[in-house]
Amino acid sequence: MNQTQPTREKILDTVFKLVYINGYNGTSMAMILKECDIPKGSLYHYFKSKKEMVLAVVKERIDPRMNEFYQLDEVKDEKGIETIINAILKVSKKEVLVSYGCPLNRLNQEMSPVDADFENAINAIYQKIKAKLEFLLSKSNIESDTLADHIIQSVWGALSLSPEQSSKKKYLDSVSHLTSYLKSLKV
Amino acid sequence: MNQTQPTREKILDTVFKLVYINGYNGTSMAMILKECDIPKGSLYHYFKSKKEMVLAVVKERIDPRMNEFYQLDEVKDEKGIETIINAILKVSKKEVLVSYGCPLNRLNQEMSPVDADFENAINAIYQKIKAKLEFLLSKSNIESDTLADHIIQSVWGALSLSPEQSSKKKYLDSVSHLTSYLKSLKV
DNA sequence: TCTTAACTAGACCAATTGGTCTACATAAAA
DNA sequence: TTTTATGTAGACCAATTGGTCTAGTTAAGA
Repeated sequence: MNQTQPTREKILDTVFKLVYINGYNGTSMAMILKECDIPKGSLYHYFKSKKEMVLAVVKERIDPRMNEFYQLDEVKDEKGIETIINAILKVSKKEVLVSYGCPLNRLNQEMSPVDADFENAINAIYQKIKAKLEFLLSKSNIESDTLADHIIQSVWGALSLSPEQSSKKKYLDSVSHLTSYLKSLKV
Repeated sequence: MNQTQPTREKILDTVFKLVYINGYNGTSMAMILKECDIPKGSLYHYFKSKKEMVLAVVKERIDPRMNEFYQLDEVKDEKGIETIINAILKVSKKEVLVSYGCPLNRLNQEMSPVDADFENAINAIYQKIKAKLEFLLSKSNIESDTLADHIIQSVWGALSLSPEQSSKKKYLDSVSHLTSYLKSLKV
């Protein structure tokens, strides 16, 4: 066939989008099949179950996305806290994220209480982000072992926001308090 | 019959608990019926649909709970920011809350993107909390119109926490940064 | 060319979904 | 006592759920 986008990749993209908006239980296989416009046989050729498929989305879509958003890879000039603040502010540029909250956080809230495999997969990503933040904080000689959690949680909170559909402005308003606090810490 | 607990109340309590843990789509009518140990006819006598039933839970269980948790009623000696800090710290005493995050926030994330009725019902509660916080902040002569959002979001974030099951200690660790920030604001 | 593996196609399935309907019991009001 | 509203009981229903299975198609390797 040699499609513009290989079937498996198309499935992952579609499932990411649908599950991001509708949640795991709110997304049926039928919805996915229809949106992808592929027959059932194809999908089950690539993934043996819904759960395995969404776990693949976590690893192959959400994980890279989180790295990108928090710019965990491209940090070479480690300035510590300035780098963190920069990353927080830059999140607002990625519009997808700001509309329905953090995809990882959403899936975490829905699935972790109820399924250990999801809990583990999500936690692995969380720990990676946390470790990077802690590394950057240490660059600024901040030794708090609870600050990294606080930063992630505040950002996630700012993204989930109030029930009215959130906006970039609201996100920036909210994290401005966080960045103020962070600036006050670098003595 | 004159049961110890009237049927309708029992249903609301059970649905609150099940939806809190499993989410709206993760909770089936069959689960509810089984947990309540009542026949289908009874349940549909009190509520005409699943959605209407869960909306009743929002109004009759989650709403009062939020008032209680954030102590929005019993605030007579308004000390402003001290009252807020106090309320934040006291949340850790209510153990139910700390295990799976804020019930309102959880339902919000799952349903608001997908159903306007839930979005409205949840938003109404959110605004009540926000208004109370703003009132208290004004008592301390803090005029920020974004701080109330930030407080709620940080608390919700601290409650949803990292994917590992959260604990009171972790909650307190995280909000300690928030309370530090708040204290720094009262000049 | 033949064979084998990768992939597409969709009919089919049992179980579960939310919801309806009728029959019956109970208690209060007349 | 009769009537009426309130509530219990669960069989039943169409639609949807996630998933299986077989048949066919395509492309690549021998």
